[in-house]
Amino acid sequence: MKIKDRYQWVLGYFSTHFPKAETELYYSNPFELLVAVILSAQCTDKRVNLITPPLFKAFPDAQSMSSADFDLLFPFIRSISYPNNKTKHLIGMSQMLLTQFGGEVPGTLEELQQLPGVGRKTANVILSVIYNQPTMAVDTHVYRVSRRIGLAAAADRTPLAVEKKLMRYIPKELVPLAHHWLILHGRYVCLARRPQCANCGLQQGCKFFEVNNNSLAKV
DNA sequence: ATCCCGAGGG
DNA sequence: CCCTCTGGAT
Repeated sequence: MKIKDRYQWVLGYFSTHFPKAETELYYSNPFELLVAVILSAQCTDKRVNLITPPLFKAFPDAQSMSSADFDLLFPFIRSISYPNNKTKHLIGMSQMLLTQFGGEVPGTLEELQQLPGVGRKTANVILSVIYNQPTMAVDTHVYRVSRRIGLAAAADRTPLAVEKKLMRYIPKELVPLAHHWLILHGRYVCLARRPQCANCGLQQGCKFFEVNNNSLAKV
């Protein structure tokens, strides 16, 4: 199957399996989403959603979070991965929002990546969800799933390489949906350790299924 | 033992 | 390129 046809087939499959594709992170404004995405590094959305409601109640905006004492903010972050780094990043990020960006979440990749704790992936999520731009944030799910089902090649060894490949072949208007489709498929079907191939309609041409056909067919 | 919507530093 | 940060679920 040609690469273009493969994309069309996969996107068509996703569109019928994930009708409502949106972020599962809890947030109610751009600042809260930025905080939530920073916290989501190497951590499940479900556990981020456990700590953000009390966090947002105690520190509702950049103003209050920028002046937060580390030891006062840390307990809210403590139960997820990298609490020290993330506490530091949230305070520094809030301070830079006030000093550099007028207290608003900026809307370009370059500006967002200047913020402490914000890399390319987090910046792309903000651009997509808040600013409605067709960006593809490549997280662990997008990276793994794209390579397994042949949207990216084995030679695409970095998240950036996968991002470029996806952006080349996915129609602009479908990019935001495709982003969430890949995440949902990775989270609930194409799991890293124990992919649910029996419940997947994308076995044909899947590199992972090809290699692990025997052991996984019985699951 | 491995993974989770990674980022920063060397 | 590498390494470190780091808690909870599976």
